Amino acid sequence: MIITLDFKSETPVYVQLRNAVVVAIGRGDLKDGEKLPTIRQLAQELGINAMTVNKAFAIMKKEGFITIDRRHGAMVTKPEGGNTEYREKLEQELTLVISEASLKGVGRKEFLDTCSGIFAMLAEGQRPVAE
Amino acid sequence: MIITLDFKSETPVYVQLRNAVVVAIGRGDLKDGEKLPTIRQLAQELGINAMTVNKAFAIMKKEGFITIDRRHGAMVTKPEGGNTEYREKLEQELTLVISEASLKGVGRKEFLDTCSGIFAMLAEGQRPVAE
DNA sequence: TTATTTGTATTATATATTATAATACAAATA
DNA sequence: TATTTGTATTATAATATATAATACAAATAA
Repeated sequence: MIITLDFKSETPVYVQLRNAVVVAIGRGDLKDGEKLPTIRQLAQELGINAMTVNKAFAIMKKEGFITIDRRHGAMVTKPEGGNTEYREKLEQELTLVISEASLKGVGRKEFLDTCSGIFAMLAEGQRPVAE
Repeated sequence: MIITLDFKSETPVYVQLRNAVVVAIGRGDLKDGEKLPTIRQLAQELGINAMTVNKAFAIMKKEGFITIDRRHGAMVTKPEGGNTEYREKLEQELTLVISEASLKGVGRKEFLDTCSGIFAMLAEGQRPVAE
């Protein structure tokens, strides 16, 4: 698991870590069912405190991206579908992003094409195990 | 200018204010060239400290969404186009949002339709002054 | 002119967030 | 039994956030 942290960033380390793992799952670098390193291992690899890793893991657990049990550690999981609460949050977030974008001169077409490109990029890593 | 702040939110007040103004511009509730309230006025309206408003204004000024001079106060402005730096930031942000979305069961089509809908919603408020 | 208002800056203070450190514990594993 | 796991607690330090009280030059309004 290759995760790079920017300690000069204003984004908290535990958020950076959470985001990196979510994108890694999205990209297929981490497959469904795959085990994550232990909290202490990951903390050592990244050179950060175990409690910081724990915080990121606790969030992802709550969000449904991973499951944790004491026997098998953390494991990538598909979140439950039909999440209205999430969809509302997504619409709010997109309203902000799209407002910024259109003011910055990124029009509808360019924006949608960019999104399509990202979906295509992510889909490449999501093919079954046969590669 | 109707802006509601959530003091229980974990999003800092100055970020909430900045986001609200950006969306208001995006929605056309604030038109290009329109004057914003003074920092002290807005602070009083919202029941927050003037320095907090100042921080939000300073950020938007830096981002190019508003211009400020001592004579006319703050004024909505169209940012300069051709911003490669912004476009890179946008792609990164969208990669995270789309990773989350697809893991939460929001597929390409639903996502793009949602974006299209938001663009359409924003465009309604962007017609010239003739209404 | 004078008085007021503007954005901006500074200093101080209080609180919250972030990150680390040092432990501790029950559950599970080897 | 000894070790490792996730989890929890406490303490500490640094940073971020928000408010408060001023101050100042530039511009405006009287």
